[in-house]
Amino acid sequence: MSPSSSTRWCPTPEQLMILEELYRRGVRTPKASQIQKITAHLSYYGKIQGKNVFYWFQNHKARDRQKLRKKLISKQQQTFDLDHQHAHYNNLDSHIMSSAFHQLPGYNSAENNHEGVVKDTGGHMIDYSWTSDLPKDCLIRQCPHDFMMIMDLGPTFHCCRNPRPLQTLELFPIRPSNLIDQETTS
Amino acid sequence: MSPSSSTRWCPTPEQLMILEELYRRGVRTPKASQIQKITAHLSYYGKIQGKNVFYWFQNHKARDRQKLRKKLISKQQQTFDLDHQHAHYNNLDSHIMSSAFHQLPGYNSAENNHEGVVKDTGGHMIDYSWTSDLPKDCLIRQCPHDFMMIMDLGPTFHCCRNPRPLQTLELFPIRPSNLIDQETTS
DNA sequence: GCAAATTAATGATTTATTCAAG
DNA sequence: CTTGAATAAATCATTAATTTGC
Repeated sequence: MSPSSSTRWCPTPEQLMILEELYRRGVRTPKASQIQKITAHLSYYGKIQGKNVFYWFQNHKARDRQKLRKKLISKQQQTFDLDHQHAHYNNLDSHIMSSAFHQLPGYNSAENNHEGVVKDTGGHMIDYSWTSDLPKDCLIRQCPHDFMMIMDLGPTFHCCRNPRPLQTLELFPIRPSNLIDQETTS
Repeated sequence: MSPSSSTRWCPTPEQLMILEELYRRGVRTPKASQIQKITAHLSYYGKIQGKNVFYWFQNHKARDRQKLRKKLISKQQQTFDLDHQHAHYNNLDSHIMSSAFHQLPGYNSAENNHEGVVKDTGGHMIDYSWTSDLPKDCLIRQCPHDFMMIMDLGPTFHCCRNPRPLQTLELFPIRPSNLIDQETTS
């Protein structure tokens, strides 16, 4: 098969790390311009499209919320169990309740307040200065999909780690060595 | 205000009629290329963007289904009322139940089988020959948003009812000038 | 050890719900 | 009160982990 036969985007470790960092910093529903920037920068590490970034945040946000929901539920369940000595009902099968969980803690974690450079687990430096326009606490409703309208100048791809200077913001040279799997079960 | 200050698309009667006709003919979730065509053609009757078409079908489909749901419910309700003489509960306030209504009749109504030209209420003729590739009964999964990725060459507007020939396809040469951020409140 | 078979993660799409302009 | 627009939830589908039988 041709090398470009993969149907879905497969994020590189670097891309993933950056996305997660952004998320950690509070990015939840980036708007057009932000997605443009993010995409452009991530494209340095591999083939990527705007919609990938868009979907990633959608999914990550949703699944984070879902995780919190479950946690809450199982916590309630625990209490319930303690109260009633019912050891059943543990294996809750997701999407049980739908609303009433919208104001959960754990978002807008704008801790991690380094100045614009963050050290990853491997000790490498990443310039995040280009993320200056993070949503403060954006209550304003913002065009969501419109980025799709105006951007996506084709699958932005500059070949992973090629000598292109990437002058826009200079994301530093990451080494792929230490980038694997720093999220799970930490 | 500038003439282009209206925030949301206001479909002209002609546009609406065409959209409805398409819907009646079975178009439910047009894909990129279809939306391109539709938009191009509707732009003949007024300012319009691809996303407008996209949203219109989304909403129309959803609300049609909703209507059917209500109808069903009220029908059931009627039965219920007949059985129990409860005359309340009539003014169902939407979104009451969420699932279990997914296989309702009333879609894919490919009746209305005129040949390619339809007369509107005012007696005008509309050429629908360009809609040849309607989804037969498309079971194939089709990229939904990707149209956003590739199209929307700016608010397609050719001014209502101008002498432009409107030949069926040929989307004109894209100029990069159309790709610059024409969203924000200009 | 290693592939076929299962399962878990997660990218991508669709549907439902909500917001707000007119 | 209708409906365009936007967001969130649910669902589908493919890739990666993993288990399992040989």
